[in-house]
Amino acid sequence: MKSRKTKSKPGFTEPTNAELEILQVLWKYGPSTVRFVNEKLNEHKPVKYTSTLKQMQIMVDKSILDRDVSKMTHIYHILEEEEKTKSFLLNRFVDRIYSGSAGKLIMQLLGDDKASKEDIEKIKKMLDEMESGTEE
Amino acid sequence: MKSRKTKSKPGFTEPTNAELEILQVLWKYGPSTVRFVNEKLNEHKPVKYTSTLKQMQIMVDKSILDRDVSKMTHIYHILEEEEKTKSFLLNRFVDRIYSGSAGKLIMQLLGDDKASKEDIEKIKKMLDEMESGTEE
DNA sequence: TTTATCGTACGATTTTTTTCGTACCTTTGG
DNA sequence: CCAAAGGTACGAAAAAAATCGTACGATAAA
Repeated sequence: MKSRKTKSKPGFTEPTNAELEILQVLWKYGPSTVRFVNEKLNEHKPVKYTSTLKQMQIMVDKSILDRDVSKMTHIYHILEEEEKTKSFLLNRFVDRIYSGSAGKLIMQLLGDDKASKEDIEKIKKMLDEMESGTEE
Repeated sequence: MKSRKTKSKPGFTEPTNAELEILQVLWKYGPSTVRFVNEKLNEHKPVKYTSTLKQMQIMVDKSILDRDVSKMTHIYHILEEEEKTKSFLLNRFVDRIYSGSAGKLIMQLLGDDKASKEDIEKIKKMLDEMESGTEE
């Protein structure tokens, strides 16, 4: 009868800002200690160590992260697959800002000249493949 | 010596959630009354009229919205150009989630099969045009 | 062993965001 | 004039997020 304190996972929840910042570090560097994450965060803006610690503990509580407690210095890692989370966030964003039209978003992005030449090549290739596959 | 209460516009600020919801309504329907916006919001979730009112007043204060007060029933409209704001939000999103790589984002979007066939055509066309233009 | 260092736990406080109640105008129809 | 309907103003409370201080356990070096 596991009656832990918090809920498990009724699906995804929008991460808060602070959470997102931590996720970014973990996405980039993989499983890390609180100290490491805190240092990375501080490259951008000052945050006290205990704030980061607390935040990450909360995330464990929310089942966003898990951690290895076997050694004294805990190592935290993300539970959900990176692509899955990003995909979730992306879809949410498209819905909210572009009324669900991925096309519009892409056009804007291209218009803003945010894609490199290689990006463009890769995208074109992908589009071609898709068209032959998604025939009707 | 204009000593109004709030700051004018030091650039953009990330709209809060509630603000974004209101912006969505205004983007979709154009300048509106509080009542109208409130009704739209309530199609999705219950919010009291005064909450919406207050929120919109705050947004005026923050210079996100402005309003026509000439008649008794005020009409609110967005101050910043839609494309500008969306572009800002989009770039922020790309930075945060895709480490600034628009290409990765687009690939994900296409992979998720979120773009319609027409979208794809338009995008391809755009890419072609870009390539001829960005000759280097 | 003693002290300094590095870590976690966690309650509490602070800040930010959101929601609402209450007071009070205006307009309209009896 | 009076009441009902529909508006705005705005302080304050509630909820959500973020920040920190303090207590304390383990480790390492002197």
